[in-house]
Amino acid sequence: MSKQHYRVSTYKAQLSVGYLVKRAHSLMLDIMEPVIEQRGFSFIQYVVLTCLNDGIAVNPKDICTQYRHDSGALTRVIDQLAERGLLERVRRDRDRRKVELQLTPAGRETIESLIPLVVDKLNEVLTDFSKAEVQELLRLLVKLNTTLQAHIDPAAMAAEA
Amino acid sequence: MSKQHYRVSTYKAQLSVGYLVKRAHSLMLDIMEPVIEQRGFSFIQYVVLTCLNDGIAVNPKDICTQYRHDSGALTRVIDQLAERGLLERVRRDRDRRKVELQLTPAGRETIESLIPLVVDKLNEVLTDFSKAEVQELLRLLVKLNTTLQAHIDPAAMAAEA
DNA sequence: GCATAATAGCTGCCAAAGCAGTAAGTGCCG
DNA sequence: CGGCACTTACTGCTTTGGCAGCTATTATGC
Repeated sequence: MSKQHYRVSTYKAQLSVGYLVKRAHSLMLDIMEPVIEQRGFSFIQYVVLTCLNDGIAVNPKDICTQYRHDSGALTRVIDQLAERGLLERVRRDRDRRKVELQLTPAGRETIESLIPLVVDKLNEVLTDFSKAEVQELLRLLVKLNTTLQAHIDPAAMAAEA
Repeated sequence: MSKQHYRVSTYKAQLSVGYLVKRAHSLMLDIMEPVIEQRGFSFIQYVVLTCLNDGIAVNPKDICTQYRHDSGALTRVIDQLAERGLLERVRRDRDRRKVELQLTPAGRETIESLIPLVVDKLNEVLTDFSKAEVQELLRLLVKLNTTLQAHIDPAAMAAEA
C-alpha cells in the first residue's frame, strides 16, 4: 500500500523529511528567538500571545494541541504572562473545567508590537524564494502536518471531517 | 530588498513557515520515537548512529553542526553508546583535539536493523504524497535550510562555497 | 439518576537540552 | 620561538520540557 519514496539500500538521513524539518525548525528558532528576546520575551511567551491574538485558541488546551506544547509547561508560561499583566484567566460558567485566556490591552499592545518584527524577519530570510515557492512549501507542509496528525490520532481527524 | 511574502495586516501564525516546520518536526518525532524506542534506543541515540553509518560525521563536532545538537548533551549520548559497546572513541594523531567515532560491528548491526523500521514508517506516512510532491518538498526544505544557515553564519557558508 | 469514563488545568518530579567555563591542542602572526 | 586567538571535547549548573498523578468538572452508559 505505501509507496517507496525511500529505500533501505539508498537511505541517507540527510534527505529524510524528518531530518530536514528538524533542522529547519532549529535554524528558524535560532533566527527568531533573538528577535523576540531583545524585547524581553521568551519565544514560547510570544507563541502564546500570538495564539490568543489570532483567535486560534482561547483555552490552554487549544494552545497545547495547536502548538504541540506540554500542558504542564504551558501552565507556567501562562503564569508568567498573567503576572506581567498581559493576559487574564477567566472561568466561564459554560464549562467550568475550562479557562478562557483573555489578552489585556497591554497584552494586545505587546503582541502587536512583536508581529512586525517577526514578519520582517520572515520576509528577510525568504528573500531568495519566489512567491510560488513559498506557496508550494506552505501547501506541502500543511499537507504533511495533516497527514502526520492523521497517523497519530485517526479518530480525532475523522471527527473533524 | 526583501519580498513581501507576509504582511503585518494579514499575518496569521498558522501559515508561518516557522510554525509549520515546528509542528511537522514535533509530529514526526511522535511517530518515529516509539519505533526506535521499542528496540531500546532513544531517538537521539539513533541519530548519532545514523550519522556515523552514513559517514556524514566522524567527530562529535560534526554531529553537533549537522544535527544542531548541544555539544555537552552529545557527549553524554556518546557515553551511553560507548558503554553499550556500539561505538568507540579514537584519538587520532592528526589533530589530537578531535575524537574519531567508530562504529563497532555491534553498532553497525544495530543501526542496520533500525534503518528498515524508519524507512518503512517514512514510506507509510508519505503514502498520500506523489513522488513529485516529495521531491519538491525535499528540494524546498534543503533550500530553506541553506538559506537560514546562511543568515545565521554567512562566513561559514561563504567559506564552503 | 448514578456510576464510570473522559476532559481541563494544575503540581511535583525527573530527564534532557542549553549554557558557561575548563583543559588540551592547533594555527597564526609578529 | 613565543604569545594569542581559536577549536574540540568535556564537565558542572541551570532551565525547560515531558510525564505521572491529582482535583474539579462534564459527558456517557446502564
